[in-house]
Amino acid sequence: MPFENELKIIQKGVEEIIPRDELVQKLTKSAKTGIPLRVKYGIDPTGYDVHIGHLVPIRKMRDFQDLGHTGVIIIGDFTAQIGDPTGRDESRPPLTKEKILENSEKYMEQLFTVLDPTKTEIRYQTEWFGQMGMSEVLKLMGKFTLAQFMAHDTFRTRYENGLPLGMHEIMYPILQGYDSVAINSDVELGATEQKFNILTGRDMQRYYGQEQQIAVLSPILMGTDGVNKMGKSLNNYIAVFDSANDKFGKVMSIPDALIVNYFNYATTLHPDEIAELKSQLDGGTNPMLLKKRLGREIVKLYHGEEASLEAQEAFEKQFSQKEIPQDIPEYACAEPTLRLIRILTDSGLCETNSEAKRIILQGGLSVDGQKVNSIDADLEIKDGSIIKCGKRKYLRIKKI
RNA sequence: GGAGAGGUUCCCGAGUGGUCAAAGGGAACAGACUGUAAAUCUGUCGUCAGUCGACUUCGGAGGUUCAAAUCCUCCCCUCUCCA
Repeated sequence: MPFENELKIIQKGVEEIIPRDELVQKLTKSAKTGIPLRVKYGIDPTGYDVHIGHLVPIRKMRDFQDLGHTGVIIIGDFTAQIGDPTGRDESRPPLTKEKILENSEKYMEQLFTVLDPTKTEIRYQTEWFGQMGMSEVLKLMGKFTLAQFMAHDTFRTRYENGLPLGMHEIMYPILQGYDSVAINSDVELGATEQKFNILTGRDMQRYYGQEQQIAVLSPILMGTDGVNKMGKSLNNYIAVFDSANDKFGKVMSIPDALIVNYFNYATTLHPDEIAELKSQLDGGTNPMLLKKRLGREIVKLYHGEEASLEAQEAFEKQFSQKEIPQDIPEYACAEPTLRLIRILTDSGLCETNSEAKRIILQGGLSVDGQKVNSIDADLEIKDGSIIKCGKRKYLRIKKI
């Protein structure tokens, strides 16, 4: 079978390819003509905190790049500039051009931890939507029917549950679909939840007489809680900007059931090796050991091998041997004594006095290993004293 | 444009004049247990204040009342049905 190796790589960790056989045709054509495939992925520059769930399709883009194809990142600056006019509590103010630019740059900085910059093209939606007139917009909208959109689960359930559904939200797939026409996309990457939008791109390309793109859909990465998909709102994510130690610690906190899943989608290990790890797990190996391996693999991708080993070491010292970590924030103070609560809020360890008192009352605070249980205790300022607040917050006192 | 239903603390969601800082669930946080796993148990979960005190909160602005999340007026927003 031709392209057997290519297909194996492309299929790894992918949930669905629509339609599969056309992908082979595309690969064949590309090989014959020497023209790389254009592989599209769109981002929304409303923020810039990228987590490893976002990177699942991005890793796929890298796979394509390694096979000689071109990655095209679409910056959805146009929709971001319009902002979200309705949306009850989600209405966000339109972003300024500067903000969009800043977000995009920070976003790309993180994507380039994975992507090959020499094979990446960055395109802004404004290039094609900025000039578009109303008649063109109407033409685009006229190609779809409301029934088509209501067949889509997210629209339908929101409608049926009486939740607000803005007109512009219905435009979303249309805009995203037209992006594919604008950049002449061969393949569009995304999580499975993007299926509808990506298929809309196929329709759009047909209307414009273009060859249709292939949808390559990645599974949605579960969050560290093991219950919901990884996302910012639930605080169950591992961010690219997290420190090596944080990444390692977050990996260690995932439920065991997620271990294989994470190996598959968040590391670059070979499928055979992952299968071997899985059989170890099934064979009764302590899941903790495999999780440590997982933590190392993930940290390694962003911080290098050495940092991954250090992160593991730091983790073991802090949590297995209950040692105090190396790099903890300092609090400088000139007074001989100071109210403990004040230090906690001043240093930012606690948000409010009430929170600080709560932690003390619940026995979560200690100074140099001595539990403190009085909320109006004063602290004698000694250089190098260590305050531990809750499970993982520390503060080092510095006398000045 | 008409008729109806709504907007409650991070989220969902009870609450129709005082006993409401506001039930219940989720999230979060702390403690116990651990492999910082999951599960479980206990506790906390507006702010300030060392208990019973004060202040701020229930879409917004006013008003009635000794007293309002709860009643009235106007405004903003969402949903449903009719046209």
